[in-house]
Amino acid sequence: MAVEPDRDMDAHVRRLWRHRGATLPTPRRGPRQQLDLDEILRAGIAIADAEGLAAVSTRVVAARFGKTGMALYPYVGTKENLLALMQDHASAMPAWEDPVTGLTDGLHAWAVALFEVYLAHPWLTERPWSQATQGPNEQDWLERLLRILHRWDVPPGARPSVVTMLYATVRATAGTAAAYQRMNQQGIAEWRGQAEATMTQIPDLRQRYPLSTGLEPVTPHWQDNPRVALTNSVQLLASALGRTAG
Amino acid sequence: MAVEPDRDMDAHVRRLWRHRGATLPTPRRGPRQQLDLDEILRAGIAIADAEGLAAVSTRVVAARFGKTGMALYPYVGTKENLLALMQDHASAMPAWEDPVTGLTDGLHAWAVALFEVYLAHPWLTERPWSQATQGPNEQDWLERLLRILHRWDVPPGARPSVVTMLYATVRATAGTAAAYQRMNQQGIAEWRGQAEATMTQIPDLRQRYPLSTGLEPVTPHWQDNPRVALTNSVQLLASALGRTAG
DNA sequence: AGAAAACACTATGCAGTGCAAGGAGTAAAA
DNA sequence: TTTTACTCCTTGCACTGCATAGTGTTTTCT
Repeated sequence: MAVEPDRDMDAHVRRLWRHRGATLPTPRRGPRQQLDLDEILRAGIAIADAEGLAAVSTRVVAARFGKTGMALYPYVGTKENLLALMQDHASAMPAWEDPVTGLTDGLHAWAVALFEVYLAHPWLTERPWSQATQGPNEQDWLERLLRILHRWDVPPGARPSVVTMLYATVRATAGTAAAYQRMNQQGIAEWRGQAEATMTQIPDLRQRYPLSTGLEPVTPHWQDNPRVALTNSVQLLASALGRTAG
Repeated sequence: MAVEPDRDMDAHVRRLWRHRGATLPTPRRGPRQQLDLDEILRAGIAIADAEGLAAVSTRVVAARFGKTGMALYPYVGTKENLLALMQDHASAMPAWEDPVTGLTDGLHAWAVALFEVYLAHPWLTERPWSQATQGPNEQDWLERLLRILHRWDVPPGARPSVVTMLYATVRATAGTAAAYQRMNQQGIAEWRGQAEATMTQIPDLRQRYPLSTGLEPVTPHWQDNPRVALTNSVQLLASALGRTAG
C-alpha cells in the first residue's frame, strides 16, 4: 500500500526534459555508460526519416553503435518511450521573426514552420498528439502559438478551438504532403492510384458522388496542394477571429 | 513489359465496393468458401473496439472462426488491406436529418455524427485518412459534407479548406476523447498523468510556459472537453464562412 | 581494505507478428 | 476425364519487444 511514485514515468519525464534543467537518471554505480541518449535519438530519427517509423526497432538502432537491442533499455526505458523521445527531439522549434503585420501572418508563419518540421520528419504524423503528453520542444510550439494569439488580442474563449484546429490542420496537410513525396521518390510511372482503380471499377462514380469527385484542386501544381490548403485554412481561421476580435 | 493491371489493387477496390455494385473477386473453381468477408470484418472490428488495433492479427481474427491466420488471405489480400476494409466498414454513415436552420447547425450535425463514429471505434483515429484512398462509406461522409456546404452557398474556393479543417478537427478531438475514456475504464485512481509528473520534475513550469499551462478547460466537466471543443471549433469555422458568404 | 550493492551490457529465449512456400483435397472448366 | 484454380492447412522464416540470467565494472557502505 506504499505510495509508489511511478519511477518509470518520472525517469521518462526527466529524460524528456534533460536539456531544460531536469537531471538525467544517471547511474551512480557500475560501469561507465558507453552510449549517449541524444546520439541514440539521432540514430533513431535518421532511420525513421529514411525508412519509416516501422523500420525503427531496438535492435536496428542499437546496431548503429555495435550493440544489442537490450543495450538501449537503460537509456530509454521502453520502445514506446524511445519513440516519444524521438518525437520531441525531432520537434525542436526553429527560430523565426514574428510578423508584425497582423494575426493572419503571425498564424501563417507559425503554421508553416510546424509544417516544415513535419515534412522533414514525416513519421511525426503517425505519432499521437495531445496537450497532456508533451516534451519541452512540443511545449515550445504551443506556447509560441498562444503568444501570437495573445499578441493579437484573440479572446481567451476562442483560443482552445484555434489551437485544436491549427494543430490538426497542420498535421493533416503535412500527412498528405508526406504521402505525395513518398510516391514521388518511388516513381510516379509505376504508381497506379487507388482513386484511378476505383474509377474503372465503379464507372458511374462521378454520378454517384458529383460533389466529391468534382472537387477541384486548390492549385494547378498538385504537389503544392497541401501547402496551399494549409495557407487557405489559416486565412479562413484568421478571418473568423478577425470577426470575433473586432 | 506487359501492362499488368495491378490485380491486387483491383481486387482490393472491388472488395471495398462490394456492396455498391462491384463484383467480389469470387473464386470460380475450388472448394466453397467457408468464411464471409463481412463477418471477418465484423470480427476484426470487434477485436479492435475491445482491445485496440494492435490486438488485431490475422491469427487472432481467424481463430474466431476456428481457422488459421493464412485462411484470411483469399478474403482480404494482405493485413494492410484488412485494416483498410475494417476502416471503411466501421465508417458506415448513420441517417440523420439535415438541419434547416443554418450552416452552423448543418456542419455541427455532420461533425457530431462523425465524432460519434470515431468514438465508437477509437482505433479509427490511428488509421491514416486521405481523400485519395477511400471506400464507399468514407466517400459518403465527404459527399454529405459537400452537400451541406453547397446547400448554404459556401463559395467553392473555400470548400477544400473547410473539408480539411473539419475532418482534421473531428479526428483530433475524437482522439483525445478516446484517450479519456481509455483512462476512465482503467481506473483514474492509479492513473498518474505525465502532466503531473512534469509539474513535479520541473517546478517552475508555470513560469516558463505561462500561457500554455494557464490554458483553462473549455468546460468544467473535463470529460466533455473534446465534444465542447469540437462544437466551438465548428462555430468558429462557420462564423468565418458566414463572413465570406455574406 | 574489503564486502556489498547497483549498474551496463550480452546472451538466450519466449511469445508473438506477417506472410512465403508447399501440400491435400475440392470443385469447376476444358 | 484431365486439367486448372481454388481453399485451407502446415511448416517455416525473419523479425519484433522484452523478460531473465549472467558477467564484469564501478561506487558506496562497513
